[in-house]
Amino acid sequence: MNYNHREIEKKWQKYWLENKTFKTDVHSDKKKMYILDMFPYPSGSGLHVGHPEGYTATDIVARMKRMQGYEVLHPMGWDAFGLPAEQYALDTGKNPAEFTQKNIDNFRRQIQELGFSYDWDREINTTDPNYYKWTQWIFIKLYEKGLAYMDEVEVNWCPALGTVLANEEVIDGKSERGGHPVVKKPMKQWVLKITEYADRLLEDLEELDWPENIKEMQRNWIGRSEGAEVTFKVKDHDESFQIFTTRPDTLFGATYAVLAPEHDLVMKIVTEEQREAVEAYIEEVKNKSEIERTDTTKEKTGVFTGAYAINPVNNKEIPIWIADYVLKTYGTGAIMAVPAHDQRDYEFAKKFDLPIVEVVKGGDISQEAFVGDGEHVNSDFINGMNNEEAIETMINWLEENGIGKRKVTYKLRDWLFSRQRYWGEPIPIIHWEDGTMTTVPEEELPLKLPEMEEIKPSGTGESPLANNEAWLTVVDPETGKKGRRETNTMPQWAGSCWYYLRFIDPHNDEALADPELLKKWLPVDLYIGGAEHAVLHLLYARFWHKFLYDIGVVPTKEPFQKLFNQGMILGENNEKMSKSRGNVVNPDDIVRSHGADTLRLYEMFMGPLDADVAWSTDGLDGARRFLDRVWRLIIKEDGTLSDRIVDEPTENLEKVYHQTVKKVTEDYENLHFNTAISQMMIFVNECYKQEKVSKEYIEGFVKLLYPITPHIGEELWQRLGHEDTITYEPWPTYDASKLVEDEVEIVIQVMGKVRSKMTVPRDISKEELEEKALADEKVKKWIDGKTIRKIIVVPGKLVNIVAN
RNA sequence: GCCAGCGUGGCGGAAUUGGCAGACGCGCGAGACUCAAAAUCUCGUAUCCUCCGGGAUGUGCCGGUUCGACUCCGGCCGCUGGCACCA
Repeated sequence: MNYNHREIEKKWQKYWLENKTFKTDVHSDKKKMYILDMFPYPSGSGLHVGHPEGYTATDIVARMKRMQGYEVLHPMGWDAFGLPAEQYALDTGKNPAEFTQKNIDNFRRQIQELGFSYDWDREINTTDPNYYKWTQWIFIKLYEKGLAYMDEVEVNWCPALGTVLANEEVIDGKSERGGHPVVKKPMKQWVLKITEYADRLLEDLEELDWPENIKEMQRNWIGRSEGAEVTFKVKDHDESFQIFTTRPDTLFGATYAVLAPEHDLVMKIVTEEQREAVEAYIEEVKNKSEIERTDTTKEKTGVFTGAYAINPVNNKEIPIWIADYVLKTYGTGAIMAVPAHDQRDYEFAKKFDLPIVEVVKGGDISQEAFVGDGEHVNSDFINGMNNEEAIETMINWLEENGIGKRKVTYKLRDWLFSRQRYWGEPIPIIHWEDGTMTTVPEEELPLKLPEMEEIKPSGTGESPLANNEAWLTVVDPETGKKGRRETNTMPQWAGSCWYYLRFIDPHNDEALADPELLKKWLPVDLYIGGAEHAVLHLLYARFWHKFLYDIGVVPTKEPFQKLFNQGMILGENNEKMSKSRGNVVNPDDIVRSHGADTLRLYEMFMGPLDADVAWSTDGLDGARRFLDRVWRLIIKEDGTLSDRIVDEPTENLEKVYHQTVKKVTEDYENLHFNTAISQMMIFVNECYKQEKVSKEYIEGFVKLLYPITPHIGEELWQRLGHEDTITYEPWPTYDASKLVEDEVEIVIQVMGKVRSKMTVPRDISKEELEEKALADEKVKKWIDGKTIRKIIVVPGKLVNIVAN
């Protein structure tokens, strides 16, 4: 008889909820273990089969750790602000809160039906005023420390979404969500000074147990580069400009300078003859899309300004051009061009017939720019030096002469933090009629989102909150001064920047969390989620965490000690699952047909956790077949215990049992669930070959299986005669001495090819082993008539005879 | 273009201080049980050759180091992810 998953799963889910089996005692004396999932955005379409992959992985570790005697914190919550709810509200005019609540309820049901061991008393929701009160509080602290400021910036305005997007949310000139066109537009916006933390965000990556590729992505994103800033004077003007270069050693080869078309200086220095051409070019660039501008394959364009700069190292006059390959937003927005040693400058110089002067030997500058290391020439006091020495010497010279200085720049920009949306945390700022602005007093937090009859665009580019006069207007009770509330709200990332802190102390009214508890529970020991959050969420959360560390709120420099990214589950046709492709698998269907345990087991068995693997219905059936096989091994047709299970020891299974305990324990620890499962299959296969299996081994096996398939685990544990949940039973241990065999099989190779095998005592000497190998009949055949040149003996493994 | 990762049977995948390639599962084949089928249990299953003892080949391709290479080194090809005129 196969087991009835519907009955059993429901039974244990009810038991766990009613008994609060997974409630965390944060004050416990046990060793702590904080195991976290990236909390989901509760979308209207519900969970898809990708979600349970990461959730199952953390659940397995959490359940094992509880059995190993740890106090485990394993919570779940909802990242519930977000664009889909906003758009739903705009479409229907309804309050997104209701819609969001419905989605959350559905997500919670689905997650509970999968049997994850969350402490539901710690559930949090970023849209709950009691939660976002503290999101707003953190914003106020950032503002007080000068890390949140307003700036007129060229922003990515998305007319279709009616909002501004961060650079990271724009992909190929289109919005990440929805794929709508995005244009540049100057607007007054809130910005967070993440650049102030660039170096620390970079350096502290070293200490983290994260996948190397994610660290690398963050490093690239931060994009630190060392070089020098050099001042160039403009001829016949009382003006100068700074350039940034990583190759100050090539200053003698600078034959022209280029300003970004948007550079402030351009209109001041342009000559009358060139004015028209320059203005036309600026206009042209403005109308170019982001994609066009950043297309590296296109030909270089640019216009001469008519003005000249003085190269400070040799006082030569060099022409100043403008070109769109120089970006206003990087470095100083101006460069010195060294065509002989920079490919972009080379292309530009070739096109506009500008001089090319070699200053580093080693390439052929009639063919291409030479960017390698070499001896410097035509360079006065750095002639003869190589790159490194020349760079150092030049920077020192620039500093001594007050012309330039050592400088580090970053690709990372400050974080554009405001959104013109209703469905987000209100930014707690009041703009007063006298032009000043203040934060909302802390005791007035949370500044709640007003309930609105109808949510519709303001028409001014402001958020729908601008329509709500009552909420908008503030009067200072003391002075009678009038003010207007900030209508921008925070981006979705805000709530997810610190939720892992709130889980530690979710109901605290006095502080975002009790400092003592933060001290005890930070950092997160294991954090699992999708790789799509490699830069954005993880970088922003690290930034906030470091800020909170600086103001003494959190005790650690980093939030997430160990990070792992689960892979994607693809459709059966090997393509990404999507409604339009019609290859989406709904977990609800699988829970009904095969059971949650089967789904969990299958997803863990598909392959390594970080791999992208295609869904397979046959594979799913196979997972269920294994669970049925386990069930039948232990339970008879009539529901009682199998006669196979005996109280006395069964020595035949001793070795494989201890091997299984060892391998499964180690594999769980390393998140190698697929190989742990295959080891358990081997154990079950062995049990089927035996007439008797000791109860001790079966109970140990049930404990090993339980973290992956907890419902069947609990049920079998109960049927084995236990009253309490298996959750806090001690984890099985293995005896290493049971793993070593007295006899080992040795491979005998002749010329590196396996020709024979033999079984010998484990501690046999090298000499004896060699002798035995040479005496082997099959080996004799292969070495007959040949001269033995050499014999390699690896004790316990092999003998290789070299003969010809 | 740059950076990172990957490439193993019909399929998902195992195997790393260099030491039996293909564990485990799927699929497929055979047998047992059955009136029969399903389910279940057992066995087989990289490719080619074979006198059925065995032999040869094989981890993307080419070359190298080594007694011995999926593993290390050099060069190439392909795929995936990230970044991209970043000075």
